[in-house]
Amino acid sequence: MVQYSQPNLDAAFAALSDATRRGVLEQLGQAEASITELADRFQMTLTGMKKHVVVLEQAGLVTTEKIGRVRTCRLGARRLEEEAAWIESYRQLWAARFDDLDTVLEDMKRREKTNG
Amino acid sequence: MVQYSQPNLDAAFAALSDATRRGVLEQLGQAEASITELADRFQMTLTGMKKHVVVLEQAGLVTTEKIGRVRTCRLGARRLEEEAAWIESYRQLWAARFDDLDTVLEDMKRREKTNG
DNA sequence: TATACACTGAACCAAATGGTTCAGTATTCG
DNA sequence: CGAATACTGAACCATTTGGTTCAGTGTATA
Repeated sequence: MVQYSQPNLDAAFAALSDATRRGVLEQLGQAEASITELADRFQMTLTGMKKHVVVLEQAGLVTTEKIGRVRTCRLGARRLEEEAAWIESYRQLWAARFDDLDTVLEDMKRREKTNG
Repeated sequence: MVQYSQPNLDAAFAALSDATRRGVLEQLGQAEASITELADRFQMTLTGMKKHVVVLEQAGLVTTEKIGRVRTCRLGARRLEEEAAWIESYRQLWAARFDDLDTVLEDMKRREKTNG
């Protein structure tokens, strides 16, 4: 059984629970951006966007670097592996309780192949 | 491109951002339980646990049924499919930005097989 | 050098969160 | 019937959240 880091999961899921922050992550997946650009795109004050970026940064989902007067934001080191794993194992549990055995076994085989 | 329901994602991720609630889900994956049993197991007042259950219920992750004086909680209809999909597509984005092309392609092939 | 620009920090605000206690109501059991 | 059980709702509380404005600081530019 995998052991999950509760504080990490807490911070990551909380960071993902806001549509603006999910939007920022999707944006940064396309291209890096400054706080001003993000604030502009999500129709928010600079200060407001800064707070979201801080939340994402603390969750490890974003890193930032300030050069001159511009702070550039990029995707961070966290790749949501633990979170994906938690959700997948939950889905297994769910399936085991509600699906017929065939479906569960198929699912397990599929996962085995994927993980091997 | 898949379209995500922001309110659903908001509610589900917020529900998952609390360790107690994740614990309740894991518990209910093993066996259904009453509010009293859950409150007991997670060392919390009945009222406190009730609130968590309401949050999970509103996110669609738990359903409850009151028979006599006991309210029984079970896993709900929501199987975190959208949430898993969001995270997976994020992971793709992430990989595309940071990994070498081989890794990305391998990952895409893997996903194709899994989804087929 | 003066001005505009990008960000930052403090203060404030309303609403939500995560918990509690206390006072019920309804149900079961002896 | 009377007592114990299981939950419910209201009220309260401290903290966090998601946003704002306002007053800076530091950097680039005309």
